[in-house]
Amino acid sequence: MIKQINDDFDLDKIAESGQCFRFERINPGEQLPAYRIIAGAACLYMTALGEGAYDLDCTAEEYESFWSGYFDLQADYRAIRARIDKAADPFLYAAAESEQGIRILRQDPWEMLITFIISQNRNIPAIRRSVEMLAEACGDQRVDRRGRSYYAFPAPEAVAALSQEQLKDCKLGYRCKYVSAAAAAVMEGAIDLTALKEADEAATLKALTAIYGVGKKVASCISLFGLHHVDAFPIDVWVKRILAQEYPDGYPYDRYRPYNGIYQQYMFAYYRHMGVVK
DNA sequence: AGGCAGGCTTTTA
DNA sequence: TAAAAGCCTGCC
Repeated sequence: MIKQINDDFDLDKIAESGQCFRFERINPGEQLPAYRIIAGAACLYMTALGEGAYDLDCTAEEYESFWSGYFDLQADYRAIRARIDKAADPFLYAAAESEQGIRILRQDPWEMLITFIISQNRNIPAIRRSVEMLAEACGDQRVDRRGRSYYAFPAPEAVAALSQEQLKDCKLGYRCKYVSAAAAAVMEGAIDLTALKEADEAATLKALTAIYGVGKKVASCISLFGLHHVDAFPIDVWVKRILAQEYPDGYPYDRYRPYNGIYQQYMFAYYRHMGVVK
């Protein structure tokens, strides 16, 4: 089906933003991007046709019930960018202009929990490999609309059932025990991720950091990317540099509520693209 | 209480 | 060899 998207939307920027790790560009080098996107148990081929038009190989029902929400298409990112005052905050303004097209996907909280535990102390290619290996190890094998097989992101029970040896084979290193503990916590009901969607940020971070292997940074990523708390503000090594170099007198969180997480994504991507040193 | 050093698997540049 | 969207433990 063909869909027209008139708000900010850039597949390449979303794929490289570091919030999703199962986007595969199937036409590298070409001007208009085409992607194979795996999310949860679903797989979508999405091709840019230009002028904001996209071809999605799903049914209208699948689009309405899942993909439209997944891409957060009911939100107005242009309006969110327009809140930035160029004179008051030239850095954030430049970042948002340059990185316009990023959106905060509505991904599954369980998938984000495991994915961001895996992400700690690793670069993006390594994260992608491990997520893929974990899906292969215990996710359901399926066939997409082009006849290619893929693996759904596994359920908590499937991950909890893996031995440390099997997790080690996914190259999870010292994170193996964290992944097991998180799967057990979800399976046993020690944590209710769905309920956290409605919780306030302090309670959310408290509940998430109670999971073995989840610190403040990973909890913030789960909150932002998995619970769609778009005010959550993950502080990693890059954001630390941004705050130190661009906002030595403090960052104006209050001014940017309730979208701090969206602005964080613009700044994060901008700094990475700038290749800032030190 | 809150801060800091050291260690941890593996990959990437 | 250092760094990578860090966290845990032990110590002060």
